[in-house]
Amino acid sequence: MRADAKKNYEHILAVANVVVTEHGVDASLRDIARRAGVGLGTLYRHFPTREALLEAMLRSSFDEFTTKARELETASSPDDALVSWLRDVVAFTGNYQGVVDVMMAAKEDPESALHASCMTMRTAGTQLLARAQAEGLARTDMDGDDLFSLAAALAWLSNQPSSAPRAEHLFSIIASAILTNRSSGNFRV
Amino acid sequence: MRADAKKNYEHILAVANVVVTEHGVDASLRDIARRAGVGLGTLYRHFPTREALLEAMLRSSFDEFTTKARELETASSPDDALVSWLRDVVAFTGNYQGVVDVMMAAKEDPESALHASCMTMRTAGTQLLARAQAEGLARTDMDGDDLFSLAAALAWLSNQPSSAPRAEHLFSIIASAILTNRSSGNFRV
DNA sequence: ACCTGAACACCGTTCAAGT
DNA sequence: ACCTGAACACCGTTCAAGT
Repeated sequence: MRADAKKNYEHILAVANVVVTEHGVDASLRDIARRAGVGLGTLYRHFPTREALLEAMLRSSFDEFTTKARELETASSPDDALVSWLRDVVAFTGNYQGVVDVMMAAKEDPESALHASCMTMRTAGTQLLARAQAEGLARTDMDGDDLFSLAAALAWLSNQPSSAPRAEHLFSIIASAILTNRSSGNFRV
Repeated sequence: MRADAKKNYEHILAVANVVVTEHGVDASLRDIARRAGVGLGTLYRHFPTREALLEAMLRSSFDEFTTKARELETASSPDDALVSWLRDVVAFTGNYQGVVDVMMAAKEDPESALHASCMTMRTAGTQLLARAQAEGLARTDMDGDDLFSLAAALAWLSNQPSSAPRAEHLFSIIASAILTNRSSGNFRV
């Protein structure tokens, strides 16, 4: 990649992060190009679809969640590992308005630029869930896809102004449904 | 209302129902007017906002849910009443793509044409919840707003192609979190 | 009273023309 | 190789002009 192209690429990404954080996942691409001081065609050249842009924006964070899951697998008890990982994922995803809708769609669409990220997240979550299930700490009638769905629902809720204030509480309600060990009450980490 | 105006009003509503069912809540208003054979200004005259149109479309169904809740209060056990009402509400809302996002926003906005509908739904749900709580059948650390949020999350999930196939199961997971009586397992009605 | 559609300011997406 | 911006087909919303 030519030096000027690379500079454009990086700058678009930085601006996109700001604009998407402000206006959510449906932010105007024209606006992003404008604020990046770049032609609209340049944005499209580097990121042929909106999802390609989001993917470039979010990939590193998703990777961190994968390594975090591996760490938790040896550092924490199975139930704490699962719940604390879930809490972090939900909190992060809840930061970008509407990203969870895009992820849910991308999960079903192998052509989506975000599909791979969905799969790695699902894999990481599935492993934490399986470990908790093996020790009798999580209900066995759910799989990694169910976990993904519940996490997405919680992220969606924490995106809604009307439920955001109670997001913590709603999280603990759903966490209590996933975990088998009812005696520990709320699950704060 | 003049006879021709009333005819337009009804026809727009009927067409809107079809188009919104097809394309979801963000369907093109221009398209609705076009398919109704009516000028765009006429649609705006009868329904000044998109939410006014949705409200007119959905009001009667919401009213039915309110009377249904009252019936269940005497006809069923508190836990069955709560769960079966919830299931119906979730199933209905899940029929209109994106409507649950609009409802969540409308709940916080007293100016929204859908605000009153949200409130009546919340009231109906709150009463069923309170009755179950009073008999020790539902967890007491949640209120009507939490119930509304969980129902919305379930409707959102049943709207997503990736989770829709498991919607029933996800419903039963969350229902099990709301109910205290763990021994009854899945809650089919 | 009520209806119509042009007008305006925005989109996403593509692509010929430039360097 | 890469960048630009005009062009096209769509929106939502408003409002002067018609009946």
